[in-house]
Amino acid sequence: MRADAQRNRDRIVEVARQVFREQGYDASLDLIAKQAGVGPGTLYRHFPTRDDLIDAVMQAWVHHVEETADKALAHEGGPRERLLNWFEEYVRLISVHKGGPAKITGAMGDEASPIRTKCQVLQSAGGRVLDQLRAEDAVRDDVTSLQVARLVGGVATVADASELDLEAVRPMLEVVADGLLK
Amino acid sequence: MRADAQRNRDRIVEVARQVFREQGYDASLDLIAKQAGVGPGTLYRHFPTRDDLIDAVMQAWVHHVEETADKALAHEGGPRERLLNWFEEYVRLISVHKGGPAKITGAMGDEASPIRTKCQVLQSAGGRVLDQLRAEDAVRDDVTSLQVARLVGGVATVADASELDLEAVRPMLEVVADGLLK
DNA sequence: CGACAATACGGAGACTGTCTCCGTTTAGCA
DNA sequence: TGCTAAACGGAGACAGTCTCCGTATTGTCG
Repeated sequence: MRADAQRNRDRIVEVARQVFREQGYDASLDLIAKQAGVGPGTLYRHFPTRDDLIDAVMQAWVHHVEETADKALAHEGGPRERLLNWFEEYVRLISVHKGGPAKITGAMGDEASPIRTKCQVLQSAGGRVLDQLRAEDAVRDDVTSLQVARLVGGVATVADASELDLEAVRPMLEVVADGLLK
Repeated sequence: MRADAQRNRDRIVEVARQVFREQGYDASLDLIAKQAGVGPGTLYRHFPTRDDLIDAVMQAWVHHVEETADKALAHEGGPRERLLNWFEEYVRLISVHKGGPAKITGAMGDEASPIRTKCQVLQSAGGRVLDQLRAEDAVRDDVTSLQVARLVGGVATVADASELDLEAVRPMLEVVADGLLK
């Protein structure tokens, strides 16, 4: 890629991250282009769809997911507490941008989605936590990590749409956790 | 209301119901107006926001909700089966239109939403089923009917977005049910 | 019945966001 | 330094939302 192209691409992603944070994932793309000092054509050449741009914005966030899963695995306490802790972190992770939970959870399991790699990272991070609990024979084994991601993602989606805080979300996560534990 | 106004209003609702069913809740309102043979101004005078129109479209559906809850109460089988049966019916009820689960579940508990009455009907229908199970001391009592509506609505929202069929939804509903039962 | 408010209609058009096309510019290489 | 492939960017087509206001219709009252 030519140096100027790289420069523009980086600036677009940077601006997009900020605008998405302020206005949610349905912010105007032309506005992002303008703020980045490029024409709409340039933005759309780099990112043909909104999801492609979102995917780029999420790039940095992947490491954060891995780290959070590591912490959840090392978390002290019983299985229920560890599972709940991960669920809360999961909700937090996918709720950084308004509309994020719906976007991410909707793309979960969709092989054709532009953000599929991000979903896979999330899903496998959750899978690791789940595997740990399974090794202790603490959770039922007829449920896949995809299903768990969808369940918790569903809670996060509702919380995002209804603007609930984590405190209001906790009891719902408890129900899911208790339904999952043996 | 003037007779011609009533006539137009009825026609708009009828057309909207059909278009929403075919295209989902984000169909073009101007198109609905055109198909109903009225100008956009007329549509927007009757229904200032999209949600107001959706609310009108849902009017007939209210009785169906009540009926379904009655059936669920009379359903034979143990608590788990009855609860699951209601959950499945609930998902079916709010999934008649694409985008419906998100719309309805997002408005749940929002006193200012134009579709609040519909949400209340749903919530109280679910409350009746829950109360029956509570009377049998079958479900935990630290969870409100609003929280249950959000949990199941969250599952429905994800299923709608990912185009999952009821068969794929069932295991997730089982987790929620098991987390709820004592 | 006929006229006159009051009520309702409808469509032109302003506005916003998406996305493309293509003439112009620029980077990087030879 | 000159050339070419790559990249730019903005005008503008298109679609959806929503409003304004001149026009038409309704229903009532003398």
